[in-house]
Amino acid sequence: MNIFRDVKTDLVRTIEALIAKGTLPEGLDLSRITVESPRDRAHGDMATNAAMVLCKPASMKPRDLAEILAKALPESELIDSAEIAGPGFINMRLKGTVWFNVLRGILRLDTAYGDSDMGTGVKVNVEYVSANPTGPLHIGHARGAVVGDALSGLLLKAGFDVCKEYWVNDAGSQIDSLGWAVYWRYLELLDPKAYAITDEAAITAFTAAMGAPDRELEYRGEYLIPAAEALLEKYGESLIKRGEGGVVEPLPVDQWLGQVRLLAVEKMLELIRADLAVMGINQDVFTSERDIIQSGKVDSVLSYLKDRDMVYRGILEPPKGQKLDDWEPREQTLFRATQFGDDVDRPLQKSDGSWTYFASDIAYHREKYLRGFKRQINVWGADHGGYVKRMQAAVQATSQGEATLTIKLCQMVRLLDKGEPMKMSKRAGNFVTLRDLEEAVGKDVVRFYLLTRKPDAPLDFDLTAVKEQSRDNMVFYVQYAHARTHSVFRMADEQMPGLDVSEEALSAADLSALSGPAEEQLLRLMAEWPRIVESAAEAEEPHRIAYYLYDLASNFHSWWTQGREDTALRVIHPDEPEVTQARLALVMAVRIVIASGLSVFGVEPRNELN
RNA sequence: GUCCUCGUAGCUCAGUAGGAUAGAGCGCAGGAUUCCUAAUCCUGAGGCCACAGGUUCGAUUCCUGUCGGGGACACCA
Repeated sequence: MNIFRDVKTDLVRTIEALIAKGTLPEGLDLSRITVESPRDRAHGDMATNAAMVLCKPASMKPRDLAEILAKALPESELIDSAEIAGPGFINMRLKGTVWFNVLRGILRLDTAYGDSDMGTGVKVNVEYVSANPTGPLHIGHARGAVVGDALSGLLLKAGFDVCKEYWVNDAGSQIDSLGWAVYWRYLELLDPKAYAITDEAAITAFTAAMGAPDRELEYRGEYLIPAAEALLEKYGESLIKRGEGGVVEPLPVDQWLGQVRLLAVEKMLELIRADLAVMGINQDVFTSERDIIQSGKVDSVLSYLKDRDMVYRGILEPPKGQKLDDWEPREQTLFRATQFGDDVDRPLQKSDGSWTYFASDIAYHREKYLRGFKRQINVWGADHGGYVKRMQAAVQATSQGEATLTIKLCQMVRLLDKGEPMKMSKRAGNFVTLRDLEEAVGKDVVRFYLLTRKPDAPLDFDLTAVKEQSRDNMVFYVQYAHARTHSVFRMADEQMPGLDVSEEALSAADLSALSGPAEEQLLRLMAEWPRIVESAAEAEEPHRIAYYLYDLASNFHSWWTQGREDTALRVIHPDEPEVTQARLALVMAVRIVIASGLSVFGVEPRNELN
């Protein structure tokens, strides 16, 4: 149900009838016609630009054309009257019953109201989070996680066939680092004195003895201990040897790193999935980079590219604007990214012959294309901005231009408390985790708040402010409106026990009690909901939903408060059950639309606040 | 140096698949509470939509350039 679409259909039908009669010429392009609510209420219920869009091909003056249309329109089902304004806008008034039918439609559809079929049959892949499996998720991951999830929810509501996906980078050098760190923790478990995590000298001696003097222990958080314990449980002491007097001694690297890496990644992924679950995020597919490489998909995508002459051996220029002391010319396998709009060609192999991350990423994206996803969306942190063009180039190159990749870059979140920035250091292991954040303010607050700004603008997350119960906190304000709808029903039940408030009764009520300006305003706004869903989905911008809900909440609070000043405007009138039912129908519709919107965000509507 | 991104009220930000008089919150100045949740609402002041060109019936929105803030720039992911 989408009233804007209905009116446009009406309008188009009218124009077609005029063409058939010969009043208007044939061959007009009707696709640019829009129907929307005018900014100023006094202009009527809906406005269209039809006359202005069509005047040129029809070779008429806009106002003349508008006059013809305005005269013909009132014959339609929905439109009551039409008049011309400004340069050629046609302002239309709808029949009074139209809005009431919208309201009944909302009650009938419940939270399915706003569902669209714009995406029917279109497969979309949304990849988000994709954090390295080296530790728990922290606040830096939170925004991408929430934005990706809400975007998926939005596309789902718009009817798309959505696959939510996580790309697991379990093959790079960061996984080696993880392996080293977990192995150290394992040694620590066996001999806490000799292998203390705080003992820098011992760590240095250890890495030197292992033949990796440059190696540092990059990861030191306590979250590694359970992984080390799992290692101990699975392998016992088989990854070390006992020296004289039972002294714990490490084995050579090649005798433990492989096993440690594997188990460590498994444990870290468990951790991450649990973190995501706490935030209400459950992705459909986790694709492993190791699997992609081991199954030969990188090799095959490389020969695909070679066959099309998109790969060559060459030497890159040194990057400008940034001093690199250790830069030296190197011959590498390069992808011709410049053919697809990138700034330079990009390396696919490291100097030791192993694949770069980019190479496996190409294979992965081609894999998604082969699974049928011609529309792919990735949600990344803004620090990956330099990676966008090459990835899009690669997707284009490996799908004959059939697949499109759009990338949503999320800017930084600054964590504050009472306006003061909070310091954190990942290295020391005391960064703020996603779980900390959830425990501090709750999943729904985190989710909603991170969606109150467009992702490409930086965002301040103030632990105190997000819990504040005032109008400048969108999360609270919207939830309050929803809770208020419940409170009205509770009150109605107290004051008018036995009043039938079933959907049937509310729909059947005489809705003429809802013809005041504030009620009309609310109905109009709610009629826009399906449009909002479609335009937000089209733009891939979930934050628009937040602003819409805020607007709706504002109108609802305002309408509700009228009853304080004029008791005739209250919802509940014990001696007038018909009026009460009509107004309760409106309250119910507001509740439904808010709940429908919050469900896109994966946020639970609150029935009361305390 | 190149690329990306942002620039809208004192502050924090919406809006723009091109549309009529550009919106909200905070802050500021006032007002509403024996009453369905005042955790709210109402009124007011506050703007060359960074700047300059271009496209058109029409540009805050699209294009080009300038200025300013942020980010990214081999063999890390």
